[in-house]
Amino acid sequence: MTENANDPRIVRTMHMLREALLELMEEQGFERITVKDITSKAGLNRGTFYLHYTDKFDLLDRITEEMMQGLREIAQTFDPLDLVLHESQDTPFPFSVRLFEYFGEHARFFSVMLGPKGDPAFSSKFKEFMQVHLLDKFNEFHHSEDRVPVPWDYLMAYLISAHLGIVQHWLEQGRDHTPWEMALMFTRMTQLSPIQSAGLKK
Amino acid sequence: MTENANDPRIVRTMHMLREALLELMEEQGFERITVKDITSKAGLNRGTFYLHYTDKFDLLDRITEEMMQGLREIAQTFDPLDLVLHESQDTPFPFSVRLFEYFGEHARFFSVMLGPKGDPAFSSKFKEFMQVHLLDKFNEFHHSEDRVPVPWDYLMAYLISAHLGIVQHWLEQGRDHTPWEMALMFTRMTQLSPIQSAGLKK
DNA sequence: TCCTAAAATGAACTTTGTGTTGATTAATAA
DNA sequence: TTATTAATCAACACAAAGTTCATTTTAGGA
Repeated sequence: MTENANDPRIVRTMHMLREALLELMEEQGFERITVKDITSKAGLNRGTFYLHYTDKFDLLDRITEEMMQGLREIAQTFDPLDLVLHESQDTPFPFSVRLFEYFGEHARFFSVMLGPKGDPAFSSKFKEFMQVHLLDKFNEFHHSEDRVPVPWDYLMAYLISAHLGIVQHWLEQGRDHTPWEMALMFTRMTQLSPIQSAGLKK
Repeated sequence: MTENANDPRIVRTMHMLREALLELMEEQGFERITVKDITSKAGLNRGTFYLHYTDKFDLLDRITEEMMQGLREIAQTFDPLDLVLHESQDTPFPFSVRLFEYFGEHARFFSVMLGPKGDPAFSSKFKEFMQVHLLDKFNEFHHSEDRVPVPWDYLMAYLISAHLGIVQHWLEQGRDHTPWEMALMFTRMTQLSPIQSAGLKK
């Protein structure tokens, strides 16, 4: 591969290849895409692809890693203390708002990758991210009392998957709400039971 | 393709191909698998594969369709009235128990397909199944009052994804609880808020 | 402006997997 | 035992993957 110089030719080429891959994934899913497809959509020589990536998996991995890095940087600004401040007020965590803004900025990527044409390994990665950066910070509250209605690990799986589902639905719907509104939904659903969220019970 | 005779040779061959595909998916994911891999793992001639399936997608589709058919048959036994009977008693819906039993019987398939090496299109299919066969039956309760804490469609996405997450976690853990216990978790989590489920609040 | 390093191109080539065909062998069921 | 048909085997054309190398183009410093 290349030593990641800041040669504008390299930057431009890699950018075109990434864009081409994302467009093709939207059209036909990752599976059916060939390197030939990618380079011809990007208007580049097929050989050029191999100057930068070993194969289409490698290309996808690099894009993914970049996105995860962005998420990690946002996660660093997360302060569990926020939860205390916003607990009983009906306002979203500023941190959640920032996350949704990021999803919105990279909607093309996330909506493909988390959708039915995407990569389930990415969903796994994303769930692990939420577990490590967010939920694990609440372990202090969890004193394994044995007399708990639902085992801790199952509650985590439930919450993480539920929140992922919200993000997926938002992206599928073409982001029909603002990041602020979405983050508020997060907060409410965590504090209410599903039946209360539906407005069937106070 | 073949007229689906009950010739034992055909039955055996198709079974071996299906088993080989699942094993390979566990190892390397669907994407990297070739027809050559499948037949050589099954100990069959490559040409034999094409006597029964057009390509690896066809093979996966057939397996999937069979499993979805099984789910649909269970769904037919679902009676919303059960919910009323079991509402305030701390017991699982018999219907949910049956679902978990089915997942357990076909654990290899579901744990691969719903896992990180699986097919995201299958997760979508499964979510749609839950939506159509289960949640849509509660639309009667939903009189779009506008003053609801969370929009109906987002609540559905939340619940479906959350339940899928529970199933995934159960399969990943090697089914460390009985179907009865799992179904009970379902029931409780639907009735309690996440904070209550954690035992942090009554 | 010219010169040099290196990125992109184009063409040729080997390898690997796909999907098909036709002749042969083996298993099944009557 | 025999007729049927599934499975095997070898050969084929084809498409895409990767690799190689000579040539052209581009970027940026002297």
